[in-house]
Amino acid sequence: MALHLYNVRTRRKEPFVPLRPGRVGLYVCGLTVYDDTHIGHARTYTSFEVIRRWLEHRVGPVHHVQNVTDVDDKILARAKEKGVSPRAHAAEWDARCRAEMERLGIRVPVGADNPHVTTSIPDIVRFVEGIVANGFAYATAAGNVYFDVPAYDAHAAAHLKDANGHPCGYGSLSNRDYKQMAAGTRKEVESDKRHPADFALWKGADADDHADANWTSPWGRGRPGWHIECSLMATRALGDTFDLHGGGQDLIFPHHENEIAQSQAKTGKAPFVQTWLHTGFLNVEGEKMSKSLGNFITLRACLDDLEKAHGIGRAADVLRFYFLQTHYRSKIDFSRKGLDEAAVALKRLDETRARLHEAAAKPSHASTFVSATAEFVERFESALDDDVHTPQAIAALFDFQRSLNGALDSGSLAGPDAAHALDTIERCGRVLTLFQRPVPQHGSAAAPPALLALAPQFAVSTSGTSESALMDALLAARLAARAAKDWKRSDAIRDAAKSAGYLIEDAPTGQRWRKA
RNA sequence: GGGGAGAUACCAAAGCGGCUAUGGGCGGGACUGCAGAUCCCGUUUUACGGGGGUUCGAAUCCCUCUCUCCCCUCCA
Repeated sequence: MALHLYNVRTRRKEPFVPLRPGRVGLYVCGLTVYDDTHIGHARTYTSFEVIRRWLEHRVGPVHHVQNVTDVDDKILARAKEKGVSPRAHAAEWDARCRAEMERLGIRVPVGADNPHVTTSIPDIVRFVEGIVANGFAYATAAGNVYFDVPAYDAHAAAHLKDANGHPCGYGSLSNRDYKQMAAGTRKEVESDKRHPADFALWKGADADDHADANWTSPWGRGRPGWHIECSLMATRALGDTFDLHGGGQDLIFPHHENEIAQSQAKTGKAPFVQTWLHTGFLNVEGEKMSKSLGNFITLRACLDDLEKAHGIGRAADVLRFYFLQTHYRSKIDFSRKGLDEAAVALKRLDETRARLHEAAAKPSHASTFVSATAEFVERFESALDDDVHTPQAIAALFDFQRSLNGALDSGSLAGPDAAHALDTIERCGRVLTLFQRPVPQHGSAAAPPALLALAPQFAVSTSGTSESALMDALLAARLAARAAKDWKRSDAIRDAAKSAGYLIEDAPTGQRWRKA
């Protein structure tokens, strides 16, 4: 099966065909940087991390562009409270949010592929000028520039359709009619808009606005509206029409709807984006996260918490794996219990990797494991081809794991077959952001003092001071004790090793050890 | 009021007309001197929110009712 993606624009699953063969253009809406990034953001960007990886594997190089909104009402308000400049405030949180995302193991684009509003002002002004020149926006006496929704919609309904005849007018993404919406909730008290559905492309500055967040323009001093930056940045980097645009579900309206309108009003081309991808929401205790409800969980706090419970090296892996057990379009009801369960499952996966690594070093017997491995790969790939179905891919991984463990138990999987199986699950797992760290190697690391102390304690001689030298010696001593049915000494060695952080297990194929 | 998503066993979560999903928990068995790991079985003879219907056959399609969440204001 070829790769299929659910296209929100057409509301159906479609085969993914890039505009330029073998290359993909992907724009993902980035963060507004004014405060801590939270686990909802983490879910969204984890989803796109995997989507990008699968596209790289299946299609080719992905040009991933992700903006940073560093001018915005909330940034201005927060900076004012703290008495700092808006740009300084934004720069601080930009760096902090990026650091947290990287801690999560998410690749955030850099440089030109991570455009900021503050460094794109001249291009944004020209973009707005273009929309005005095309007759789809108007300036007001207050120095605001608004997008003219009725004018654009009339034009779009008549002229803008995609290659399949699918309409691309205002409301075509979010499936709503601005004429009906206008009659509803929104009552602009002191707006100089012509129509309630019109939205700001450029906001004229107030007298008390910080000079740091104002720029000169043909309409006087001011700053860009919220949506315009993405239109400019996406088309500037990826062209007037490109493959994929993504973000959280909450951005469908108004942000993405307006982004489409602006872009198509400027370029005259439709569709602006072939395929729209939206990630499901992350709720906590059944409800959307919000500070007023007190269920707001920052990424920092979540990772800190996981580090305490599962170790520094594991926290980010656990969180990403937890997210990926649910399909990217489904909602997640976040729970600590779910996180701990994910940690257990992940540990088993790592344990199987370690066992395969050991088995690979042993002489091989004739086995049929190559075909079992190929079957797994096929199942894994068709899962991800089906709209990046990570839960199905993970189920395939666990089924494969069970058969691997069975074969390892019986000793029938060893040598090149084991190496091949290990290589396969690691290659597949990496698409899911798993197994970013190598299998814990048995041996080379220096033994900690607690372990070194065991050699004299049990009167064994060692061939060195590495972990493996110590453990080999202890295992040999224990084997001798067991042969003599000296269970007391055998258990004492096992218990002492455990206290030092090393678990000894008696498997059907002999003793094995691993770090706790 | 308008738009959308959903309700699956103890919990999480796939499946979207016939084929044991999967993970966690709990219980049992095999292996073992013990422990752990692993594998097997059970928890699931109606697991599919309630009630109708279509069909040889429905968790899956249709109708209807109940409930939940999201968007329509800033939001990933």
